[in-house]
Amino acid sequence: MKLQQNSKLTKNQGLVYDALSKADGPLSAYTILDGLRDHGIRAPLQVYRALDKLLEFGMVHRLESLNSFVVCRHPDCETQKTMVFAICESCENVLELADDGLVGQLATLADARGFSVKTTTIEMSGLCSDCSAVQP
Amino acid sequence: MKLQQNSKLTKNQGLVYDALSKADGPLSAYTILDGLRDHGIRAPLQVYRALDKLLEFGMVHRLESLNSFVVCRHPDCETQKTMVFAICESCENVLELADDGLVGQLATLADARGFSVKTTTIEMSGLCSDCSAVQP
DNA sequence: TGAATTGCGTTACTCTATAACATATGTAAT
DNA sequence: ATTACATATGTTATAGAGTAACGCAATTCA
Repeated sequence: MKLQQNSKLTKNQGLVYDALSKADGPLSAYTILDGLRDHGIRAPLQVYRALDKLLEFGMVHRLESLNSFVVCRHPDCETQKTMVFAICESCENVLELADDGLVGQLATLADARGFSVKTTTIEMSGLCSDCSAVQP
Repeated sequence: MKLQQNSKLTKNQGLVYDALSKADGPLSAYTILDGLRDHGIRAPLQVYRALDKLLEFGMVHRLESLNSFVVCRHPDCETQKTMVFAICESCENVLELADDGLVGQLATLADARGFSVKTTTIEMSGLCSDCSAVQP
């Protein structure tokens, strides 16, 4: 839960983080917005600004391929610069896998071409175990 | 260049492919649209439909983290299900790296959790060799 | 030559994200 | 406390990315 950081969140940051925490999958900024209208959130920017901070804190990840966001379910994300996401295209659940070895190999592959890596995005789409049992 | 497929392209598909080929980096659909207004392309859908086909043919890749598109510079992309992109955040040039080993490892990592992978997106952001020489 | 598929053109619309500007709130030093 | 500074907030308007739905044209291909 990363409570040490959670306690320092501002009102809007806390609202957005809680909304993402309660969701069982990724949420778009506008879905979050709709869910928080009763709490005084009225404009997209209020959500995006909170998300920017939460991303900076490492408490939330952005899924580029879905234009949406998930809370970090990984225990020590600060030390992990890169996550691997497995996104089920049937139920939209997201597995968050960490693998530093893989990230190191990617960096090596890039270094061989003189490219210095800052951030890495790895997103896999497919079927989670539950859904692949149903839809073979 | 993948001429065998190029020769089969329809008018709009050819226009979009040529526009991407001439660019030295990724283009958004709307940038392509603006560049093709003189050629009879007037609506976003005309571009998006062409892009869909080109993606299907494996002649174009989509960069999720930039919402934009590049031509495939890799010789035999049909046999490569997954590309690794290194995107320079300074000059916007894109290196296209192929590594089946890495993709296999990712699939193994996912399989261990019962997830069956269909597509994989790997995008690295950083500085290319030219730009990292200038901005240390 | 007709039927089926694929592509084209257009209008309107939804979803995603940011710019610009004014106000408020917290924080730290004097 | 009071000033000064950084950070967060609220609001309006707008830009950028992508799709739905409709009708028509062109191309296969039987």
